[in-house]
Amino acid sequence: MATIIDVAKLAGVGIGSVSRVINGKDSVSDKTKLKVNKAIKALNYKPNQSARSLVSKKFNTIGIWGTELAGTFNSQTLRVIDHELITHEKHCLVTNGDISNLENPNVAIDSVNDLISKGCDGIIFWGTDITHFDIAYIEKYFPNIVLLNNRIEKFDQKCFYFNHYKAGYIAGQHLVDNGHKSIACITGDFQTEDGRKRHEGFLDSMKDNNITVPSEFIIEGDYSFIKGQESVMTLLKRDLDFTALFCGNDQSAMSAIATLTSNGFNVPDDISVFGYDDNDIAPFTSPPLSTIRVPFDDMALAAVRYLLNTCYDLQLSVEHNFPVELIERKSVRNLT
Amino acid sequence: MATIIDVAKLAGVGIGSVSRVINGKDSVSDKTKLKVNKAIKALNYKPNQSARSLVSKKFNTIGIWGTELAGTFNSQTLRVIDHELITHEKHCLVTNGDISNLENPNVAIDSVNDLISKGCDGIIFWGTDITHFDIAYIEKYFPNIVLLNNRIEKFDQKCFYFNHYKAGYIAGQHLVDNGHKSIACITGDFQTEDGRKRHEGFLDSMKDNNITVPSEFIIEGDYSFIKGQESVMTLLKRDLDFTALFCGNDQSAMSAIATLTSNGFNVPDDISVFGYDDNDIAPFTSPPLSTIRVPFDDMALAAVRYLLNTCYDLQLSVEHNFPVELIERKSVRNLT
DNA sequence: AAATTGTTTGGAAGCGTTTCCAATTATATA
DNA sequence: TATATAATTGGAAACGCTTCCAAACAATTT
Repeated sequence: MATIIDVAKLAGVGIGSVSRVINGKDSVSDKTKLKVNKAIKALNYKPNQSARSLVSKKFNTIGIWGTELAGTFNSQTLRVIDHELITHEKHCLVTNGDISNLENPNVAIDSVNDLISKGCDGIIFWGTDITHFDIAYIEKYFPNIVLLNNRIEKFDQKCFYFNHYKAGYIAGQHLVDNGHKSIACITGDFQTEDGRKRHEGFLDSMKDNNITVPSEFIIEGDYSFIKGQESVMTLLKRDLDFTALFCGNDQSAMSAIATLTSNGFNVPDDISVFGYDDNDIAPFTSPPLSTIRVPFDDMALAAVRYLLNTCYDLQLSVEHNFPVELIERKSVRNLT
Repeated sequence: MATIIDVAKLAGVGIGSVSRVINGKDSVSDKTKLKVNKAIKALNYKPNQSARSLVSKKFNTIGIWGTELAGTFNSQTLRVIDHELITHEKHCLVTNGDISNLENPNVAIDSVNDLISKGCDGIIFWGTDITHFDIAYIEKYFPNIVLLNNRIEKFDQKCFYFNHYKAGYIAGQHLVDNGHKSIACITGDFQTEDGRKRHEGFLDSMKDNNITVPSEFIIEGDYSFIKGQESVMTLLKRDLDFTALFCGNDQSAMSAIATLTSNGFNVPDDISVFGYDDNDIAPFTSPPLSTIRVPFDDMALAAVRYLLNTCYDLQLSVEHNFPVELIERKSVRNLT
């Protein structure tokens, strides 16, 4: 691999000049610029990033720490992030915040430290699996962070999240508006804040409509296909009378539909199903799924841009407000 | 940030000794080891990776170059890769090989070079979007590569792929075995080799059973949900008589089922549907989808391990053989 | 033509490591 | 105890870059 010295020699200039043309700052005469660029091409020279980072303290890399990577439907979002980074000539260092190692209470912090010492200028924390406590701890010595799909009041500016409470409320209201009074739930994961929030919102919409939801109508889910299936079976065994089913995400809604169908229920004629997320599969369930659109990609884009701004002194526009949108398709029957 | 010099001073030893205990090679007395480790803890010292890489020429990082990241169902695979890397204390640098920029014929090479100069010890090429020509070119100056879900005969050892031809054949045979004689297709993307291969295999199974598939029964798909939907509509408009539909992947199979259903056809009573991939959604379509299992995760694991072995002189066991497996669920009706 | 100002240049110093070698210390052998 | 051998140690040199400063050169003013 050619070094800056080789380039300088071939171009017949000093290494300082080569560095200057590479970085495009400070003044260089056109003549030198030409000579240097020619030499760079001739030698197929690529600056060594380690050497660069060593002196500049910049890594041109953004880390992504996320248990959400685990989900099935998030690679599109990763793509959005990566694309924005590439646009600004940055790289993308990914780590699965796998915090399942119960023996080490510091797994989260340790893996973040790993990411930092590997060298990134900022980190996107994706999802709610990291504790507020850990975030606060990390932020002290590494302030260039951003939270995606998570909210910590203290760092509100750095958080890019969705109003899950409101969305849950709207979902519930929609079912009521369509004449449903007896509604079952396969919730999101109550371990996660957004799982709790959307359920709270839903419950409050019921309350405001004077509808009580007995606890046996509610099953705590975990966003997975399989849990959606199991939950429907449980619900069915309980022999409850419900006309609608609100699911914590589209995956569980999808498997709920499949399970309902294979047990002889028609969706939406017998039972309506409402999802959450509006991910890729939603339009293609049978019947197509009515759901809440969560603008993950917009949120991700805003989060990266915010981070890019703080890490590299850019002025990209950053959205902080992500509207709740209800998508009506065919899985909810109008009872009125 | 504390440096190795600070540690050496605090511990009252030379920097060489500190380096030796960090890296755990060469002999160090227990006494020194103790002193150094104490100082490291006291200062919360983390070695600077840039400095390390600069001299050692090792980055402890594996790059992933892949357009397949674009897909909806691949983050699970990414997780597998990342997990294996973390296990061996390596990092994971991701880039979306976005080769859609038609103005620059070298986008692929350029983005790979980016990855290399950023600093990775090896690269996983994920998917078939990179040309054989480009791979051969890159391999010359950067031999630590591995191809996932792609095959180039010249580098067979470095390729971790699936026998799509055989799988296509088996899928076709399965439909025939169930009494189907009139079979339509929504193929994979013929731009990709595996799209072509699985279709070839399918066609050959038809030939071997003396079944002709008229060209109007075949629609070239692109693996997307939406294309599956459109293709079924086209097929339906052509008013063809087919009892089974072979789809290039589970996504298109899923939307095919949904479209068929919403157009009044029962799956599988009226029309059978067969998928390809056996991804997460397959068990939860309505009805559950019969399909070919492609062991993406096993392949990915083998690929990383092979790379780990070559980059870091490890001896991890590496599978090179990935069996074709047919998964029977409920979407194919037995006509016999 | 001389003096002043501004532009461009080369290269030394330093970033934080690893690696090597010579020097020191400890251990074993005679 | 003296000597040979082995284990351990400190620190200089090198990795490839950016940044800085003093020097060289060019342009402008007097």
